[in-house]
Parts: sequence; structure tokens; C-alpha cells
Amino acid sequence: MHYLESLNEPQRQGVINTQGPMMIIAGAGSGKTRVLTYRIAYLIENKGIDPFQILALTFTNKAAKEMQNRIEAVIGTEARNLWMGTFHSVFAKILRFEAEKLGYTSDFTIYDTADSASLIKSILKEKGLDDKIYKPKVVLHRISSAKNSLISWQNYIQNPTFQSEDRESLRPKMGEIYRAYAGRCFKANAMDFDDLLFQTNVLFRDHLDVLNKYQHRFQYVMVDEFQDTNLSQYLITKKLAAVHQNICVVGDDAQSIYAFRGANIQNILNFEKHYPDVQVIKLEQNYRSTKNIVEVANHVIAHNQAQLKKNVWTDNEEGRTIRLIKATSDNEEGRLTAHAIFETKMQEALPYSDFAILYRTNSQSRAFEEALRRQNMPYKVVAGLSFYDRKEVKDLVAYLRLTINPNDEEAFKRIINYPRRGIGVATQTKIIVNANERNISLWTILQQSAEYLPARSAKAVDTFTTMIKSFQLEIERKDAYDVVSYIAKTSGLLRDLFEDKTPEGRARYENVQELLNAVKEFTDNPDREDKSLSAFLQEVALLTGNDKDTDDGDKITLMTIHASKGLEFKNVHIVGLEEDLFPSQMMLGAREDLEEERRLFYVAITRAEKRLTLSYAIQRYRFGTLRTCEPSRFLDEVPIELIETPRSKANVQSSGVSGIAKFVQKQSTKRNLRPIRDGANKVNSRPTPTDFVVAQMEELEIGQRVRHPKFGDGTLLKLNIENKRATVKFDKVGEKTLLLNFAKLMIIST
DNA sequence: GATCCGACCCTTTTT
DNA sequence: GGGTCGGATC
Repeated sequence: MHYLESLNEPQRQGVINTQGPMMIIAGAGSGKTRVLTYRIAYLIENKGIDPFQILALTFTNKAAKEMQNRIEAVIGTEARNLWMGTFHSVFAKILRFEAEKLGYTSDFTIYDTADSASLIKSILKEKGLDDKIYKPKVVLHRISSAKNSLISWQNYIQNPTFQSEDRESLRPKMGEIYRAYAGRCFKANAMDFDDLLFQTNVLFRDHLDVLNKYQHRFQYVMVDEFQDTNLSQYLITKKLAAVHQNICVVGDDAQSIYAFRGANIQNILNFEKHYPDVQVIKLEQNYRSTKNIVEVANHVIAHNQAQLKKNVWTDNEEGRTIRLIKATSDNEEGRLTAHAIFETKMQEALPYSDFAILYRTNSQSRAFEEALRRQNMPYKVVAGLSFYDRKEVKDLVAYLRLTINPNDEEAFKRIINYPRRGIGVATQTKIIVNANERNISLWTILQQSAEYLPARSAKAVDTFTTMIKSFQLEIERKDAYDVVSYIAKTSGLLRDLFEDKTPEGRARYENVQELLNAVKEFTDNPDREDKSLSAFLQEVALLTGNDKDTDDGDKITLMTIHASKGLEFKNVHIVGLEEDLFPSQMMLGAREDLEEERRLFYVAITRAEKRLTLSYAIQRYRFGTLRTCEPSRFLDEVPIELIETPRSKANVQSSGVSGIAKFVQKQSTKRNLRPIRDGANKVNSRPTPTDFVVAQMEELEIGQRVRHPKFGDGTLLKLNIENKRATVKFDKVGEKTLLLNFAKLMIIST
């Protein structure tokens, strides 16, 4: 109970009012995870509720894990019995348990986006449709939106609105593709990401006994990041909470940034209508950021029309003003950012892990990575390719998938001819078309290859099926790790990779070894109940690039703003603030879209605790060519009086630039004697906790003892004032010549 | 059926 | 700038 004292009043109310529907509107940095954590702990410790009667849903594995750990810290290992996880993982588990009721087996495969796209491509080809018109991405998105709105292919085909929309966009066969896609997934005993939610709805709709079971099991339902739920997710939670009515949702409409994937902000805006007796609690005190940062965030979000009223405030110090960096190019933006980070790090003696660079699109990371690498500053890029997205890993996983579920068409396509078995595309197509036209399962067709394939191909296919059968036998005899190593060897995959002696080939080989380690870890984990290979695959399918523990040392974090949600950093750089990039050019159409971009900016701003830096470039490489950019309209929404003097140089620029650029010029003429990296005054007026300070050129003397952040301590040998170079003999790494502009040497005080 | 090379598309965000 | 796909060639 001690923890109740650490909460403010609204937080406390959120914890102790456990009965009935509740909506907690939690401003950024207002301690919503604390409330959710303590609420669950309170239910268990104070109300005597069994952990397995509590369902807590999050959007990312990371958030789920984090909350699990925090609850465990309060109430101990009992927390492991909670039903806690992402929507997708929790309902995948339930679906797996109830699969037969829907005509699937419990070993169903989860198709990732690449599998889905590949299946769409196959269907287009078979139907002779042009993939320039029916772009797989567009088709997939349309199917995905339909599923998230609980529209089955049957509903879709009968719906006149969709039909006319599709005719207008010259894609009249869309419904037919949806039908074929759904049919093929089912036949392959596979569900895509959207199916995990869609089919859960079907399950609860058509099997009231099942719904009843879970309604009674989950006495308390909690949803984190509620603003990101789509209709499909919302209905699941509503149904589950229908009996006990103990539903608690936590969210912030200002941080809704997933509309593009079906999230419906109306779910949170209308929650009070759906639950008339709901208690609404607002958490408005921000504990994370300085007054200046909170004010900027409030100013920016005020430009949006659709929002719940709330007044985020903070008791924290006023803090520094917002820094604005203007760069001539994307590469210079990288350099200036690296530079600014280094300077702040040195002045304030901070670890690299206190810094984050946030951008709109993954492709922007390149310029920053190059600049950081050049200056030997450690960083990590969160995102991009997940470990499980690598080709060689996917290949081995495909073998596992096909072994567990031999009707998995996408796994089949991936490995039937890898490593080479002389079964080419023509043969593959024959197999798949036969299976579909005769409505026989893929696995049955594979076993009858002689009936419809020429002898040579049939023989090759037989060898393959015999091999898969042998894998299936292994599963019954050995534990998951032994089976996977056996499969990696017997399939020839490991040998194929081993023979590739290039550095990339070696890396691929090691990645496969790494997958083997992951299996071992999975099976060795004493907390895990289900250690089957099938369970491993289910888990792997729902992992993303952000889930890996990358707590490896002191590094600057680079990631998209989307990926940064829920995190915080002392120093945040929001980069690429240019029209058409942020806000993205694809979002300039509708007001709602632009407002989502603005919420994204809001999320980015509110990640910062102490210091916020915004930057933009005047020119940048996009689509392979150099393009001129305009500063983002969002910059105009930042109050001018909160912006610090920008970098003084490079204000000569072309006309036709809007508000902020003029402002940049005006400001710089006023106070341009203080460029960003002139740290001398700040250092003197603001002593750092350490006993040394960043060296100014004029303070250096030959023979002096100096310290370099990477090379350690050394003695200054030579000093070249003109080209700003110093030669230092380091104790550990020997002699180095350093550019003083970059390599900030520090004089060791004696 | 495999391999290589050039043309063409694209870059928003993710479970 | 870079990844994918399809066509031409062996």
C-alpha cells in the first residue's frame, strides 16, 4: 500500500476506483504506466483478485514486458499469471486454443506482411491482373482496412459503396481478390495480423459459449494506449467486459498516431457515450519535461480541432529554450546534430544514452549514422529490419513452419527450391494451381506429385516431401532445439550458407546460429509452459524490430517518432522538419491527416525531458535527386519567444521561404554572436560535475595532460593553430592528430 | 531452369 | 540511391 502515497490525487483515484468502466485521459509524461501498474497491483493485493482474472492489453511487446516487470517489482512473481500482452499475442493464444471451432488447427501459421504481399502477388498472377493497377500494397491495405472494420469478403462483395469505389479507382476485382486471399489463407491454415483480431471477433460472435468463458475469466480488462485501438480491437474489449463491466482504458487522444492502420480516435472520443456511467480521470501533471517543453507541446497541439480538453502542466523547472538548427543539406544536418550532441554531452557530462534523434521516416537515418560514425560517436538504430526479417532467418523459419503446418503455402514457396532442388517456378505454379483448382490441400497434392507432374519433377518433389515428413517425425522425438538444428543441417540450408565465404555469407551463417540460440533460450526458459516448436513460431511471428533488448551500452538512439512513443530522453533532436517530409506529403490532403501528423510532432516533443532541438535542411536527397525544401509549417506553431538563437552562419538563402525562415534571419541578426557550439561562456557559468572542462583552443599548451572521450588520457605534443589540429600522444592508443573542432579535448585539472 | 543485368518503382508510419 | 522484378542468355 506504500505506493499509494507516491501518487497525486487523480493518479490515486485511478488506482483505487476499481469497479465499473473507467477512462483515464493521460497527458504525456503524466505517469499513466504507474497508474496502470499500481491499479493492477492494487487489485491483486488489496482486492484479492487472482492475476489470471485480469487481462491487460498493450500495443507493443515492449510495453507489455515493461509493465510486467514493474508489477512484478511490486507484487512478486505472482504477476506472471496475469494475462498481459499485445492484442495480437493474447488473442493469437486464445485463437490457438479455440482454433478447431473456426476450422483451423491449433498449429495455424501467422502470415507476416511479406507473406501477405507474396500471396496477393500470386493471386494477381493467377487471375491475370495487372499489378501496376492492383498494386499489392494498395490491395493489401484495402483488405486490411476491411478486416479492421470487421467487413468479411462476403460483406465486401455485397456492399455497393465498396463496389462503386473500386470501379471508380479502376480496380473492380478488388472484392474478388479479397475473397481469393481469404480463401487461400484459410486453406493454408494461416492467419495474417488482421485475422488475429478479425477471427477473434468471429469466434466471440459465433461461439457464445466461448465468449462466455472468457467474459467470466476476465473480471478486469485494461487497455493501454486506447487511442490506438481500431474497431476490431475495440469490439473485442467491449465484448469481454460486457459481463463485469470492469473496463479501464488509458490513453491520450493527443498521441493517436496510428489512424493509418485503422486506429479510430473516435473510440476514445466516444467512450463516454458507450459507457454512460464511466468515471473519467484526467492526469494532467507532467513529471517528465521542463516548463518550456510542455508549453511548446501545448502550443502545437492547440492547432488541432478534434481533441478532448485537457490542460497539461508541470511543476518542473523552466529549463532551456528550444534550439533550432538550420542546415544547408541533409548531410550537414547530420554533422550539426552530431556536433550539438557532442557538445552538450561534454558540457553537461552526460552519457550518450541521454540523447535521441527522432525522424519521420526510416530513410532519414543515413545522414546521421554517417556523421556519428565519422566522429566515433556510438549509436544504435532502432527499427528497420528485425532479426526475423533477414532472408536466411526467414528461410529457416519457413522450414519450421512447413514442418508444423505443411499447408503453409508461403513457407512452401520460400523453400521448395532453396537450397536448389531443380524445382523451378513452373513446377511450383503447377503444384499450387492444382491444389487450388481441385480444392485439395497443398500437402495432399505434394504427396501425389506423380499424378500431375512429369517424372523428373515428381521425383524431386517426392524427395522434398520425404524430407519434410522426416522432420515431422523428429518433432515427436526431440526437443525443439535439437529439431531445429537437425532441420538446419538436413535441409542443406546450413551447408549452403557455410559454403559462402564472403563476409556477408559468414554473417548469414551466424544469423542462423543465432536463431538456434534463440530456440535454445526459448526451450530453456523455466517460466515457459508451452515449449513446443509451434509455440516458438507463434511468438516469433509477432516479434518486431523494436522488441529486441538493445540495452547494450552507452549509445545515442536513432529511431522514427512512431517507435519513440512511450519513451523519454533527456535530450531530443527532432530532425527533418520540412514541408512534404514532416508533415509528410501524403498527409497534406485531409484535415484529419494533417492533424495526425501534428499529433506525431506532439509525441516527438513530449519525449524530451530537459532539452529539445529542432532541425531542418534546405536541401535534401530524395527520390535520388537533390531537392530544395521549405521549413515545416509546424515550426511556425512553436512560440517564437521559446526559440533559442539559432546557428549564425548560413543564413544567406533564396527567397520564397516562409515564416520561420524569415524569423531565423531576424533572430540571427539580433543575437548572432553566439553560435551554438561556442560553449566557453556556458561552461564557465555552469560548472560541470566533473573536474575538467572542454578545452578552448587558446587554453591549450604543449606538454599539457588532456583527455579524449574515446582515446582516453594523453599528452599534447603539437598544436597547429591555423588548421586547428592537435597532435596528442595517448597513453593507451599512441599518437593521433585530431581536429579540434570535432575532437573535443579536455584539459585535466590538476 | 539458373544467372545476370538493366529498367523501374519507390519511401510514411507497424502488430 | 537502392531494392525488386522481369527479360535475355547460357
